[in-house]
Amino acid sequence: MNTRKHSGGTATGPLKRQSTMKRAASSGSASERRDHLVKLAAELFARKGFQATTVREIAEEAGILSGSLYHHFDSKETIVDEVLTTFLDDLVGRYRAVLERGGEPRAILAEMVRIGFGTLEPHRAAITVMQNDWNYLRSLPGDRFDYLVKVEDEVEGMWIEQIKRGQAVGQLRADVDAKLTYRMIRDSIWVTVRWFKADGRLNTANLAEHYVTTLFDGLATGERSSQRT
Amino acid sequence: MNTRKHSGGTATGPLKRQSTMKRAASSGSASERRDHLVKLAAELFARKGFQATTVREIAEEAGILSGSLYHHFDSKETIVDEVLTTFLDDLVGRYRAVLERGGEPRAILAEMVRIGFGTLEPHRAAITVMQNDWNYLRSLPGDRFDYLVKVEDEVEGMWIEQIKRGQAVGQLRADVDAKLTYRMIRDSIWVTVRWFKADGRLNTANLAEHYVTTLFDGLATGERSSQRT
DNA sequence: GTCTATATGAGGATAGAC
DNA sequence: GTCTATCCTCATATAGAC
Repeated sequence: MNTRKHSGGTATGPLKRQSTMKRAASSGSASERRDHLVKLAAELFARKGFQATTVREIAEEAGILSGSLYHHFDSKETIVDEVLTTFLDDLVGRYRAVLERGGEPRAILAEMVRIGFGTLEPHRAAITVMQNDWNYLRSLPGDRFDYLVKVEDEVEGMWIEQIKRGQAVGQLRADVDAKLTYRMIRDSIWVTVRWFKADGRLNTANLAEHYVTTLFDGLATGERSSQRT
Repeated sequence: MNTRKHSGGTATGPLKRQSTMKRAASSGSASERRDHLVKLAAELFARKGFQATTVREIAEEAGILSGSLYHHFDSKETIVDEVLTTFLDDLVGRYRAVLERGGEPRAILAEMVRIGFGTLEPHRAAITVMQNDWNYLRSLPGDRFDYLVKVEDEVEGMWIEQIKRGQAVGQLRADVDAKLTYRMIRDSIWVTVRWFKADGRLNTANLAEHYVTTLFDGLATGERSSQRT
């Protein structure tokens, strides 16, 4: 539910509440401070896991004491909640934009792959937390993190629709399972956060192109065979 | 280091100690009990995460009290250690067997993919723990879990060698990065534990074939193009 | 908005009786 | 091999002063 200590205005939020929405141009000082704390926490969550990260560590990272954190957030859960919704709002927004532009399914799918890899750097910590702590957060009592599944379902729907369109128009082979294929793609992208480090020769853009190429054209050389090795 | 309370004979172990090794046919009662406890713990670790799982829960699952667990294991870490080594011993053993048989690189790679998917059911819990708690276990003080990286490196070497061989003999396209490709394959396989559930139409065998097909031949129909969509 | 001080509980682990 | 009882530490969260 993203319970904030300082509400700052109720807008009809994207996924649940605002989180990414900028507050009425109140010079944003309070909100910036809050966002900064969330970022620090996200890094710790990503590095050590949500549970292994203590509120004391988060506070220490920010140069304050743990008690002071509770002026900004009413619980540790609220912090991780905000980490995740910020990422998911951005992701879903990007997907929607691509789909609204329209186009051929194969091109759209390639674009969606690029979006995924494109979130790797700005949302590295959130994606890591999402993957490592998904089970745990979902297992918590209450419905606070139910939206994770809701968003996942919406995104899955977007992908599967394009894969099926691609198969219908003959751009994609019809003998693969759309849902299975989607999951493979999804996982291949996100799991990359585990090892991805941008350097001289590797960035998210060419990582995306590398993946798009092998995804559509495969690893093998020569003619395609439906024979199984 | 897999510190056991009941040693049972020092053998020159596979990865570190025995773990999978059967103890001198002592009717195996003590070892069976131990293995059973490890299995119960693994399920809990997989479901809730290593840290979120308490020794009290593990004991309760086994119908004993937490203090009694320490008759079998000297710490919670020892339990998860055993969960992981059991899996890794099995995995690496299978890889080595395939490589010893030899053959064409593409066929070997397909076989290695099948091995990966084949471990999904027998080692579901261990694989889940490995993925979710890798960072945390690696972050613990001491070198206890250093072997995780050691095994990972060994396995990576096996895969990359075959991919490069495949490229050298012209079975695999030469314009993809071997290491990048390996990581994509590896991740695609393991991450499957998150959602894989065998049912009437899906089992690990056809999941593997589905993946092998798209991996080698790609998703697209028609002629290959090096053009990027 | 931060600090001090502290409530309250849970966790891993131990010692020794049975 | 399990139980009882308990130690010790560290966690989240709160209350109220500054």
